[in-house]
Amino acid sequence: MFNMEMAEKLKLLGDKTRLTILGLLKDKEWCVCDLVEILNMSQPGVSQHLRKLKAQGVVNETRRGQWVYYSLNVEDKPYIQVVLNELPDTQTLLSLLKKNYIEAACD
Amino acid sequence: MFNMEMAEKLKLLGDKTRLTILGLLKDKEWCVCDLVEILNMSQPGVSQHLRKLKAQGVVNETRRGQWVYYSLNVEDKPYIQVVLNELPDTQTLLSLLKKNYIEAACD
DNA sequence: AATACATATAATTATATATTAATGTTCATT
DNA sequence: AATGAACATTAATATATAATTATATGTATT
Repeated sequence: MFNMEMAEKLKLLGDKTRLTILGLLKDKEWCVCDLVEILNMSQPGVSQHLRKLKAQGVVNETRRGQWVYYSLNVEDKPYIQVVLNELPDTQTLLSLLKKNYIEAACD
Repeated sequence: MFNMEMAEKLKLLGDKTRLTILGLLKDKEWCVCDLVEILNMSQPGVSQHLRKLKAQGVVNETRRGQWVYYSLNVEDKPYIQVVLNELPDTQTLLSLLKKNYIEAACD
């Protein structure tokens, strides 16, 4: 049905974790284990989100030895680029995540 | 938390019905009863979606007599404008919806 | 003030999505 | 080929979102 594909794509972006992953990937590619550590969540959880992002072609997957690296694939997706522009860059993101992690650990 | 507001906004747009409503509003304002008929769904259902759109400031509400009219409010929201540009215009939307309605009625 | 119509809100049910735990697969190392 | 590490997939559960029904509010008309 009409508007369905667009809704699916936006739903994909309408998730805090996935936005954070995309924000991180703006800067460089990351392997799953990196993301697990940075996001401080379970490996299957991260994999699920990556799977969805990949299913809609927003990220690329590259196996290199033991590791699987993910990178952005948004050259042909203007409306996603616009969203990414609004996201904090990797450095900001990393320090925010760290801060957040520390706060959570203090509870 | 960071990325949360953005995720909320995108989640708002990640719904077929709401996208269709926004597509219709691109052309002109509509009252709730119009939308109920056009979308062929329950009035409370439409009201719920409009409430969410209004809560995030994407639409304006104006009461005129017995009727409440909704209109777009996206001048200051570039990333929403980009999405709206991708949506079919009102005429296309209306004929698609009509077609869809007829097909559904034939089942 | 009684009625009718347009809309909103509340409560319920149905459905979709996210999270977690358990298991399977692939690759590297020995 | 056996072990360990990185990742994927599956299944189970929890949570969030959507749709519906029932009910309430608000406005216009008589």
